[in-house]
Amino acid sequence: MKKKKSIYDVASELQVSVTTLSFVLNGKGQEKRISKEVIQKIEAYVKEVGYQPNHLGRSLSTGKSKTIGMIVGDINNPFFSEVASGIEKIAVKAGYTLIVASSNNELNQMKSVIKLLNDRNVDGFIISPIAGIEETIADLKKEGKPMVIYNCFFPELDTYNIVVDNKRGAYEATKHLFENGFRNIGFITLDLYSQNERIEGYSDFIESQNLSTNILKLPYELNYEGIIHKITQFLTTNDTLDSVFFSTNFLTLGGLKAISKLGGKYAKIGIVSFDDHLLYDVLNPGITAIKQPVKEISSTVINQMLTMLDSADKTVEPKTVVFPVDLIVRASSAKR
Amino acid sequence: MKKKKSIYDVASELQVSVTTLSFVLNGKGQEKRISKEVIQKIEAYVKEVGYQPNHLGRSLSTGKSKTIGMIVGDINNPFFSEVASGIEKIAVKAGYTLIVASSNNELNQMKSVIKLLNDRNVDGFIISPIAGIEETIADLKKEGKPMVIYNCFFPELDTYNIVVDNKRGAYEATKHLFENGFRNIGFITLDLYSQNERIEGYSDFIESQNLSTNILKLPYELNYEGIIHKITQFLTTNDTLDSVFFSTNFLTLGGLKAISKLGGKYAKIGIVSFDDHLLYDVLNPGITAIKQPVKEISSTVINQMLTMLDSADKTVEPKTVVFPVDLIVRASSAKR
DNA sequence: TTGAAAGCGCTAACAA
DNA sequence: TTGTTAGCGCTTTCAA
Repeated sequence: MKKKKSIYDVASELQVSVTTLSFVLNGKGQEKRISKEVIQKIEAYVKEVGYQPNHLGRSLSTGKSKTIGMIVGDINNPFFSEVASGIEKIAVKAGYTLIVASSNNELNQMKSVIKLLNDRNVDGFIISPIAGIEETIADLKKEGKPMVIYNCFFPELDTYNIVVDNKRGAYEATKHLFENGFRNIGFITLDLYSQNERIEGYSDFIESQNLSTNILKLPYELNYEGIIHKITQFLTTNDTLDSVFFSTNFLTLGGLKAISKLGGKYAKIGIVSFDDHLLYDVLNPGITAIKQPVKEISSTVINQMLTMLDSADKTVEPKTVVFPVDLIVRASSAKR
Repeated sequence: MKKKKSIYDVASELQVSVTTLSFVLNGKGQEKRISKEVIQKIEAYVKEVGYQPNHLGRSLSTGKSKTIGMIVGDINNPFFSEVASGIEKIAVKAGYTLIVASSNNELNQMKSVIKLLNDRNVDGFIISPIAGIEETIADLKKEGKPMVIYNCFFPELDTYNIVVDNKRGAYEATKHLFENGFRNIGFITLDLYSQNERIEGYSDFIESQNLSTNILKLPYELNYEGIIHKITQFLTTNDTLDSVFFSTNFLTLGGLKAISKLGGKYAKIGIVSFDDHLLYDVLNPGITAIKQPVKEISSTVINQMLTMLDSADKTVEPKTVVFPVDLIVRASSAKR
């Protein structure tokens, strides 16, 4: 393992001082009025020997790690993986490295993951929060590091939030089912903070029509088989339901499986899903879905983060950006 | 932003030397015969004030960053996201942070991402390679950092590889179609190094039966619409095909869409997909698939990496671990 | 059993 | 315009 050159090695080989070299390396050649020849000589040599400054040394010295920490609920969830990959691309272009860590929707894991990232001296945090993490986030905020919250947020915390209009989305989805003649609309969701607004949206519409709500709230840690089991139970004990609104992608998959296993009259149940999926279009019938603008979310999140990182004054005005969602109508919610 | 304590601050507050403190912090108290009382005093105080040693300082000093760099083809591909999340969990438990970077199957991006990770002083690399990256990998190997290759590998490079039996999987899938009466079996794949073994497996079986191969090799950068378009074209120009074997998940999705749009006799085409998917079970008919043992792959990869990281002698015997794959039979490949 | 101090690689204030 | 040097926070050798 050949030892890497340090800035001292290169400086002495070049017969310049480390300062000069450091300045040039950081593009401050002009600013510091280093002579053109020296700059050129340095750049040529650096390129030739492929010298690359050590990040750790630089970070230790500057106090900036050029790293952004991102917390997702679960990287296997297409929503999170798409947002993460969009963010990564832009972050890398801006010279930052993204560290993605999963909370698995567990409070303790989320806390430890935040600690991990903080110990790693990330320059900023991008967080999808869960219930109970308020205090940790408030503490983090006090430390003054840039922070962007996405997916859902705590109104009582003065953070910069980027979310979609979950409430309206859920409201519209429910309304859509209603307008297509469904009257006994069930809602299947997860016991997660991020789902609260969707529950509200659903309930609001149902109540506005003086219908009665019918909500199944599943523990988030349930696996696929568990979900299928619970949904099957729910459907059979509530066998007057004419339609179901699933509040996440994963639940929809489980629900579809449950419904297809039940068969019979259950096959006629109307379906809407929160979060679109490529396959929804392939299924027969196609699944009506609420689509989140993933690209916009990810680019807004990372651009805001980069802005915060740039601004000397890290105290950005707290703000909540709300993106609208789209209802993609397919056959699963068609009039019966 | 309250300034973080350094080891010096803590040492002076505790009235001990930094050496003593450092030893205790690194669990070398016993070994260095620090008195029990001092150890306890230190541990209690450290816990009380929540002091956490700065990673950067430590890394700079030890030369180990406790970071593992992982390169995936595309984090949105469920195969990669599942492997990555499995690896992350174990890595974190072992005190490592995982940085996942996407190559997007592009040579240049892969090179720059390897450079990025190397500049970041990752302690080890976990790489899903693509064609053309051989030399970069060979160079990296010379630097002596632990490295595990997964998904596919270069036989000519003496690396530690963890893959599935792509060739046999493809062979069995093709054979399965044949045994169910299909004779005109097409193969749709991507122009990617990782697909070569699958192509071989398919071709081997077809040729063993004196049938003729029919392969569509799509550019990997094609998007969903492009895939649908190309597959539609392929199916209509080869309209005697009675079945198709898709070599990745994403291609299958596109293929299903294409077939459902074509309708008519095309709806009867037999289908097998490489890589299983939750929804394959929900679709009607269910899609027969080759399932990779993702959990085993990820745990083997990370455990091997940790072993390499631990071993003083980094020159681990090159070896190729090959996992078998499972054929999950569903209705899409049933006898017609 | 503990302490002083050098050094990891880099930045930047200060001096020249 | 360039060089000297003191940190950044930690580990670890060597000395006491």
